[in-house]
Amino acid sequence: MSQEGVGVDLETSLGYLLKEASSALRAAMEEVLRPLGMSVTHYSCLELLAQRPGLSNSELARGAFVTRQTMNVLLQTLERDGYVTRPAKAPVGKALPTRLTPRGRRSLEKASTAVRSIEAKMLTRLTETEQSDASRILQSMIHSLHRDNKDA
Amino acid sequence: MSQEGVGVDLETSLGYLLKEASSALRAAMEEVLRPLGMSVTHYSCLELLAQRPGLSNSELARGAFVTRQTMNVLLQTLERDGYVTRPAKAPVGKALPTRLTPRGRRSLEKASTAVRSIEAKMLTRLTETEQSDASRILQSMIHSLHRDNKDA
DNA sequence: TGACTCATGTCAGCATTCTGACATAGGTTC
DNA sequence: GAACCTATGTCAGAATGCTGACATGAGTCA
Repeated sequence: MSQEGVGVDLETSLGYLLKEASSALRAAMEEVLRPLGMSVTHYSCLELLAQRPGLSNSELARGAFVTRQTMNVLLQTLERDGYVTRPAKAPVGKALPTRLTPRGRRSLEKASTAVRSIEAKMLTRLTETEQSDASRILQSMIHSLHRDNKDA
Repeated sequence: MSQEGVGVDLETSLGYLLKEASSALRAAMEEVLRPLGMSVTHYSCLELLAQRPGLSNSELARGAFVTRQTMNVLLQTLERDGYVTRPAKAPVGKALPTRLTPRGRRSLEKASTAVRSIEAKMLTRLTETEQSDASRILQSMIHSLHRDNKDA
């Protein structure tokens, strides 16, 4: 495995570990979503809509961590296939509030169950305390990364 | 911001937080690497080679969390532009050990500095204890996700 | 009112990554 | 040796996501 430890700090780099964990999670999600004919972004969009009905395209994009252009393409497909609906005219501004159709809700059910089992699997060896530690630490990382360092 | 809390557990989902943190890290890395004309995968490849000279294409792919086809395309570009070298003939098997050229090493230096500053920024508000907690917890998650549940 | 700024939806083109496929090198088992 | 399995490098095509660009709607400020 070419594992001669030559001043390697990849194993101890939290950035690398974060990427590795996220990659493993995504791979596991893709594995269970593929049989359902659903991609991770596809699932994320439906899950967001189930928990927050009426989100606009741009809001969904931010929630799924893709650009609004990417989400727009996905929404057009989901709308064409009858998973979501959007009004033809924006009630206010340009934002079009999106909602799940019964079909979309049904489709999400199995996917949601599968994904939750993945998340449970990920946490099997962690105590309650460790899980709340993880939550707090990850939120701190997110906050620090988003913060603009404009203080000279 | 459409934040009416309707049975939402996205904020408390560790899977979602993991994706959010990873996304923020990647965005921050892209931001500092773009001026250097380097993508995240591009940087990852060079960093891996600096720390473990002689890695093959497939090993680099696994280390950078992409497919070996993707890494192959990248390596061909890096080789053409003189950042890495590979022998024309495999010394054993088919694996071609890859190494950084002086130019590749120089190019990596600035990028490595920039990326380490991002990682430091990410950890600013975390204590030593929290950082080692994070390391242990992330490794547990990775282990659990990779483990095949074949035990009936 | 008019100019400015900002967020949004959307179209088009490009970049990146992936899946599928094939041939080859090495090891294992009989 | 032969059959088999696995890992590797590589080519080709498809899928996915991104950047650039434009027009529109709403709020701000003079």
